Amino acid sequence: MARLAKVSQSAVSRSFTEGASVSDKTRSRVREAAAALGYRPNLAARALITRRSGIIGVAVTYMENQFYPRVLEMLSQAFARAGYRILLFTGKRGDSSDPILEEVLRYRVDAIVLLSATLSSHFDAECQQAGIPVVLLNRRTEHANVSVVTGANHEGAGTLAAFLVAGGHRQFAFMAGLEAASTSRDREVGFNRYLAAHGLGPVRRVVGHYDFVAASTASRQLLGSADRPDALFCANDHMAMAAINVARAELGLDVGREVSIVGFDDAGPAAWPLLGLTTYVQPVEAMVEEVVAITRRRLADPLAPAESRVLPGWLAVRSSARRPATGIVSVDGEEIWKPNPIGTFETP
Amino acid sequence: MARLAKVSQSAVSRSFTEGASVSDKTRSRVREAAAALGYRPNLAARALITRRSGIIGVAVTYMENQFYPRVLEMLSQAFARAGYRILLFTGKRGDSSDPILEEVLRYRVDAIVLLSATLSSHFDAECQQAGIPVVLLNRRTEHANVSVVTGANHEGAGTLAAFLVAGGHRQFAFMAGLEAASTSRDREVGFNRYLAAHGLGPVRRVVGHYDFVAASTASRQLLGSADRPDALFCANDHMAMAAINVARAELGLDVGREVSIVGFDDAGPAAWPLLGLTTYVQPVEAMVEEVVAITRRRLADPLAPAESRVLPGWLAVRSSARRPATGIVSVDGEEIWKPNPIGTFETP
DNA sequence: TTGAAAGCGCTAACAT
DNA sequence: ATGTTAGCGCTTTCAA
Repeated sequence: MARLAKVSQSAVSRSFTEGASVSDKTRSRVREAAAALGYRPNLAARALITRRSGIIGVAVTYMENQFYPRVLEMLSQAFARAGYRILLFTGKRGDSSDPILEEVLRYRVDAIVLLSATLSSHFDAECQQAGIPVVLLNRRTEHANVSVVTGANHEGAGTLAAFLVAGGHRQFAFMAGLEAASTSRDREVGFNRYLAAHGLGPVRRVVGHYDFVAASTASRQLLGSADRPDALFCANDHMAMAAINVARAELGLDVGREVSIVGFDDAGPAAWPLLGLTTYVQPVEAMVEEVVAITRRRLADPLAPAESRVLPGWLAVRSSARRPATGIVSVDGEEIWKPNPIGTFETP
Repeated sequence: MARLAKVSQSAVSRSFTEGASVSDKTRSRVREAAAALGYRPNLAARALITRRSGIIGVAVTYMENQFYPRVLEMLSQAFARAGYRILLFTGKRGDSSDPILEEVLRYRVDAIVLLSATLSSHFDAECQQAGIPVVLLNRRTEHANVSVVTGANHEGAGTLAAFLVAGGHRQFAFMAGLEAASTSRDREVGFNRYLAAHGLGPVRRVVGHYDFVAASTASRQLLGSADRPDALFCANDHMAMAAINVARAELGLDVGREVSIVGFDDAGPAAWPLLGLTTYVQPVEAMVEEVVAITRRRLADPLAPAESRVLPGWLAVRSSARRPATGIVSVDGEEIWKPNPIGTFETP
C-alpha cells in the first residue's frame, strides 16, 4: 500500500482530492511515495462511495455523417474540461437505443447524452428513477424529464426556403431523412410552411433515410427526371453531398446554375471548394456547451428541471445554390444570408 | 436492497453472472424482483472486486480525418461484441498522450488502445507495471511491451509508386503528414525506395502535417508552380482530398489527366464520384478485429507477449490518377490494381 | 444450490 | 491537520 510508504491512510485520499484539508508537507510526501510505487487512486472505488463516476454515457448512432464525429469530439473535449469522461456506446442508425441504455445504466454514469437518438418512455422512467439526467442532442422528444438541445430546425429550414425563393427558384423538392427523426420532420415543416405561406408549391418529396447510398438513389431518380425541380433541400448535409455527387458526376448538371441544392448542418466537407454546399449552419460549439451546462446544472441540483434549448444558426452561402440579388453579407470571411426585413417568415 | 425482495444475497450476484450456480427458480425470482425495483448490478462495484472493469480506454487524437470516425465506430462495435465498452479520450493532434494516459489508468481500464498516437517510454513502463496491455493502432513504436497493428504502409506506398510509374508519370512529389508519425515516415520510405530502385527521382517533398488547411497551402504552392510534378502521393487521403480540391477548384487542373493525385487509407469520401481518389485501402475491419483479438489474448493471459501485425490492403483504382495500361482487375465491382509479376518491388 | 462473512480501494463522518 | 472507523455494492471462499 501507498499508505505504508510513509504513514497515514485517509491522508492519501485527501492528498489526491482537490481542496482537501492537508498540509503541503503531507501532500508532497504522499505524492512522492505514490510516484515511487506507481500508485494512483482507483476511480472505480471512489465512484462507489461518492456515487459519482465522473463518466457521461454518450450514445451515438452513426458516424458516417461527418457532422457527428465533430460533435462527439467537441463533446468529449467540453466534458473533459468539466472533469468528465465519455463512455461511448454505438448503435445502428434507426435502432432502438434501449438495449444500449440498459448497459449504460449499469455503469452508473452520471448522465446520459443521446446524440441523434431518442429513448423510449420506459427508459425515460428508468433514468428518472435512477436520478440520471438525460440530454438529447439534435433530437426532440415529448418526454417531460429529458433535456433537449437542438438547432433551429424549423426556422433554419424556413430561412433556406426564403433564400431559394429570393434566388428565383420555383420548383421545389425536399429530401427527407429518417421519417422517425424529429430533425427531418421539423426541417420539412419549416421548409413547407414558408413556401405555402407564400403561395408556392407543391414540394416534391423523396426520402434519403439519412443514408448516403439511399440519398444517391433518390437524387438520381429525382434529378434525372425530365421535370426535375430547380431547387432541392436535403434534410442534412450528408444527403446533400450525395445529391451533389449524383447531380454533377453522374448527371452532368451544373449545380448552382441548373439546379440548386442546399443542406443543413454544415458538416465538414460542405465548405470544400469542390462542393461549396450552401447550408444552414448548426452552431455545434454552442450546442455542445449547452449540453454540458445543462448536465452540470442537473448534476449540481437533482431537482433542477429538464431544460430545452433551440440554438439559432445561420445560412452559409456558397456555390451549390443560385444566389439572391440581395441579402448576402460577409462575416469573418464567410458569406451568410441575412434578408433585410427581419421576420420575412414566421416562426411558430 | 433487491436482496430483501425475496430472500438471499449472493444469490443476487449469481443470478446476474453468466454460468453461475443458481437454480432457475431462484434466478427468475431475483430477476423479477430486480425488474420491480429497477435494480441493476453496479458495475463499478463489481470491477472493484473482480479487478476487471470491462472498459477499454481508447485515445484518439483527431476526428477531422474521416478515416478515424470509421475506425472508432468499428472498434466500439467489435469491443462491444466481446463484452467491452470504450472510454473515450480525445487529445489534440500532435500532443503528447501522457496526460491523457495518466487519467486513463485511474479508471482501471482493462486495456488501452491508442489510435494514431504513441506513448512515451515512461508510460510504456507504467502500463507494463500495472499489467495493462497497450495496443497501438495505425502507429508503430519501438517499445517492446506494446502491441502494434498497422496497415502495410511501406508496401502500400511502394505499390502506389509502381502504379504511378506504370501510368507513365515521371515527376514525383510526396506530401508528408506529421514528421513524427510513423505512418508518414513509412509511407515516404516505401514510396521513395521503389522509385530509387527504378532509377527514378528525385521526389519533391512538401509537408501537410495531416491537416486540411496546411495540406491545401502546400498543394497550392506545389501544384501552382510552373514545374509542377505530374504525380503527387499524399501520405493520407485527408490531405489528398485537400490537394484535389486545390488542384481542381482553385487551379483548374484536370486531376487524373494533367496531374495525378493518390492517397492512403480509403477514407469515406475517397470513393465519391466527385473525388474518385485512387488510394491504397487500409483494411479497417481486419485491423480492428486484430486489435480486439490481441487485446483479448493479453487479457486472458497476462504473460502473453506483445504482438505486432502488419495487414496488407489493396490499391483501389479510381479517377484521380492516370491509369496504367495493364494490371487493373475488377473485384466486387471495384477496380483494384494487381500488377502481374508479384514482387515487382521489394519489401524489406 | 444457497447463505454467511470477509474484503476489493476508496471517502466520509467523527475524533483528536 | 490527521487518524480511526465504518461502509459504498459487489464477488468470493467456505460451510451447510
